[in-house]
Amino acid sequence: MYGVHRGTFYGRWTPYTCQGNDGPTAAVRSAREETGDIATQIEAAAQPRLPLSKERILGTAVALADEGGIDAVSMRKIAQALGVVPMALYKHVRNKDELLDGMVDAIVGEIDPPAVGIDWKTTIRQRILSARQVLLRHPWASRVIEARTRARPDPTPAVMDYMESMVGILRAGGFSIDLTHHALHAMGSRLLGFSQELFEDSPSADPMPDAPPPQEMAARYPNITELVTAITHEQGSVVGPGCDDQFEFEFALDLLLDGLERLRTST
Amino acid sequence: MYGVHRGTFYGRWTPYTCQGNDGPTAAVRSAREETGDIATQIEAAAQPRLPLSKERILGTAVALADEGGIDAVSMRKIAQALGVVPMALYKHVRNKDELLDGMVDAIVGEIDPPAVGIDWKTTIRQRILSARQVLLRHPWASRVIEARTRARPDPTPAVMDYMESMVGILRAGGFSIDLTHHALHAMGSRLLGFSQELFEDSPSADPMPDAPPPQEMAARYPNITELVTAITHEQGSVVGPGCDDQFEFEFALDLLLDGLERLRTST
DNA sequence: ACCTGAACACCGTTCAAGT
DNA sequence: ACCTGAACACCGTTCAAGT
Repeated sequence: MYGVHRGTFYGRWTPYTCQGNDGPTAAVRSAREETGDIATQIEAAAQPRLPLSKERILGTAVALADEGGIDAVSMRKIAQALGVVPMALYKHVRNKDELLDGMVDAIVGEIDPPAVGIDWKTTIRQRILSARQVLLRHPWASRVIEARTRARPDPTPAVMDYMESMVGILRAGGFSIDLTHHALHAMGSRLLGFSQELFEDSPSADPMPDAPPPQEMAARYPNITELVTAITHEQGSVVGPGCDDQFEFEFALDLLLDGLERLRTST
Repeated sequence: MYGVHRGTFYGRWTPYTCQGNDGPTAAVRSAREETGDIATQIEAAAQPRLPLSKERILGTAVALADEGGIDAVSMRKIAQALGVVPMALYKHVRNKDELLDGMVDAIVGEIDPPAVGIDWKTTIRQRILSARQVLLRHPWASRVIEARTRARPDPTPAVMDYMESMVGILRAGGFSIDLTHHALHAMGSRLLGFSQELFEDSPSADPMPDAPPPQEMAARYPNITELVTAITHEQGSVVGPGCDDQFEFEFALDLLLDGLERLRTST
């Protein structure tokens, strides 16, 4: 089960994990201000009164990623934003992998705690949708989580807490151990609020200069063209917004939850 | 719908896409031999009789990724394996992004074509399981597909062919356009054979040196511990193989397919 | 006209020199 | 003992020099 049964899930426990669930952490908030504009950066460089800490480093890293994507996060750039020499970071973070781990944990810590006294399905549903909102605020995070997962099997501490809570909800809701196990696998990455779409739905500004003409597309891809045409017309505008991602996410989520509920009551 | 309704899906059409479905492509096979051992590499460097081509470059890149992961793929290393100066690659590939696109298309081209004359569910099921086998042979591919998806919305040509075929199967199976649309979203990345597991199940050789003692784990994560214990005992050995990934994948896939079948017949 | 070596602007991390 | 600048081994890509 997720590789945790071989003792490989004993993640290192680090203090920065214990953070509230009231939105962005203090470290992230202060770092946003720090990297918010160039004047502040220069000031920070001139007067590094605050002592460096793992929390400040992680906050700056998250802010950089939120603003410029994960490629904007490098040891050198974090150091620059903090007005510090790159090597200074290595006193608080072993290497870049540990930095990414810390960033993931800070994000996962933002997910709302589970509701209490409600049926399992509503509780799980709300929590997953909360996780989705958090990851929509930090679009880089799901890719970091996924890359980290492949590199090292032991989940980070905050992810462990999250999973523990999810398993508890299912067990309390009457799921057998086996069905709980299968349920976790079935929901997969949706547990953390992201479903990997094969194609991005973002509004691409560039209209694809070397695109084949529509007739050729319709001939080559008749079924896709039909689908695209129907959805475009349904929304009443040719350049309207794309799919309702929220609806599609909930559609798939409910398909799974309803199926699990059926299996739960059938045994 | 996957962003394709805004005309952004007119992927560039390149000749290397048109490949059979009989396993690894010729380019990949020959490149495997080329990079197979050092002697061959040196020989290739000494006698570059074969002219450089996009196919040879892609084949070498795929072989390098299969052997050493995606980090082993760099313009410089590909050139070295081909006995060529790095800049020579840029005559056949615009940049590294285009190279990755080509690698993805070569892999997707390996997926079995759909069976004919069978019900929609079996056909879709078989095809997705075939895609899964392909991606298990090339563990780097799903991550590249996902990263590419976020960077640019238009799918690569081979992916477009695959999607067109999938949509056709659903439509022929009696799905309405709307339900076809939702079905594609619901299956998400499973369509291409990978479900993003939150935790990797690979046998990690290192036993986590700084792991907390089991009692502490059991106290902190009682539900997870119960799950892990049950699954370990179920398999009868403490260090036995992990979860049955194939089973879990099919469990989730069937949950979705059964749910879709119910929706299909209910309208 | 073509090919390619050097160079540019990065990166994470090591290591020894300076305080 | 601590901090840090230079250096190392990479990377993708530009560009001008050489043929």
